[in-house]
Amino acid sequence: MKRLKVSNNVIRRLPRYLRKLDELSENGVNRISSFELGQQLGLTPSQIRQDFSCFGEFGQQGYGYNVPVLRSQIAGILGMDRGYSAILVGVGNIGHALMDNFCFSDWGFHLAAAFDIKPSLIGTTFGGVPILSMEDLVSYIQSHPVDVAVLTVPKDVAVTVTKTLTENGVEAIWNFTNVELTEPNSNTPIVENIHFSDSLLSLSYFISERRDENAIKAARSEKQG
Amino acid sequence: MKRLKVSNNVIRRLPRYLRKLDELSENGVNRISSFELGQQLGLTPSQIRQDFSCFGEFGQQGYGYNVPVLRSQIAGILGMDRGYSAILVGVGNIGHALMDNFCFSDWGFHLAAAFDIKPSLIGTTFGGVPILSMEDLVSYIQSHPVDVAVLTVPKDVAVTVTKTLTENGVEAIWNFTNVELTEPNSNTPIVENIHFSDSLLSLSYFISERRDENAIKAARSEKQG
DNA sequence: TAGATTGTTAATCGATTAACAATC
DNA sequence: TAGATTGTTAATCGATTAACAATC
Repeated sequence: MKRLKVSNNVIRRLPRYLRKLDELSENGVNRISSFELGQQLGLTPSQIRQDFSCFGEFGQQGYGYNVPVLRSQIAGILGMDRGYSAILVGVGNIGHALMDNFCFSDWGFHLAAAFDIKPSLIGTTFGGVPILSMEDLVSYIQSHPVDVAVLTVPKDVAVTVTKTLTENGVEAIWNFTNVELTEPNSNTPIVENIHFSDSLLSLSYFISERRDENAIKAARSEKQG
Repeated sequence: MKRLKVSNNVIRRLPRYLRKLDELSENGVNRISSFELGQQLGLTPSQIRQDFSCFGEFGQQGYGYNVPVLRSQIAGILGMDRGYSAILVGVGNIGHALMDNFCFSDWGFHLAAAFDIKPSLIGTTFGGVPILSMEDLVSYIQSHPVDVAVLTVPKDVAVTVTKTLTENGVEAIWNFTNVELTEPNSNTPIVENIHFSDSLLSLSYFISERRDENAIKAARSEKQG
């Protein structure tokens, strides 16, 4: 598989392709052209073919793409078949919701354990995942393979916990705290953020933009009428 | 305020600026240059000045930017002072977590009510927000101002519920379901997605990329040594 | 005043789109 | 075979960066 500086934009589109291909599979669609795929995703056929060409040749002239084949290729590119294992740190509301509801295995991950300080949680199990004491975090990491830590701790301990994780060899962090973790320090982990507030504020912007546009239009037509 | 086709990239950076400015304020920093801000955010000073210039002139030559002033300008651009009201539909794990934990008012929103079908939930309150029956959803929307619906329902009803919301005048949807809602239909609402799986898969990609690079390096140095 | 830093115009870089030969 | 559609090269478009006059 080629791996030559693929742009962030391309990478962010890959999960969307995967999702669409799964949907097509469910609907019994076995074959699709870049044109049709573009229609359904709001992208140009050119862009889709360019995106795929970063990684190889998955189609066939005159035919298009075989849906299951393309799906499995993209899954492979995303690393879904690598069996990464994860731990979750901080079993608050969001942590709990993820443990109960989010199907890590659907995306190739194994959520092996969770950690919290609350005594009443320690020793219990959510969604089949055991909750251990934060005191055992370091020893756990050192004795088990941990590729990703899901960070769902309170804001004020986010940086400290990240430091502990990183220093003990955790390479990647899925960050649900509203804290910017990627300070350009020494051995920076890979950080992927879920910033709820950033998302909501973008939405707020788009609503405001649309309202302002409408207000302008209304004012204009009032003048005319 | 200017509003001339601001690119998506710029809009997505605004919440980050806001977050950083809040942090600076907390640390008692009252003044900052685009150079210093760039350092702290990993952006070029040029880009920061370009971004701001989409909306007006917020700085002062030879001085830089006044932190509280810039903060309030960006808050205004994002629409944080517009008092948008929201409802939440689907009080499952994620819905519950948002109601309990996510401070809507911090971002200028008012979460007024939540809706679910589960009888044991109806009539109760989470985080001060009353839970009403789904049967009352339409009448509620028609008799109250609802700018945004937070969509935290199960996957299979996401499209139906969205249709109901849109048809009754809800303009914007904050979508937590793993479903692509923006089909190029008629009166499309504004949709902002939180796709957990997309995010995790991107992370998966980045880990895989790094591992592959390291493997290549290792193989290379083995050959040499 | 001199130094600093803005806002903005111009230059560069990268990403998207268009075009087309290759080929199933 | 003829039609369809790929993978890829070239053209276009947009976003980022650099440069600099304006000015606090």
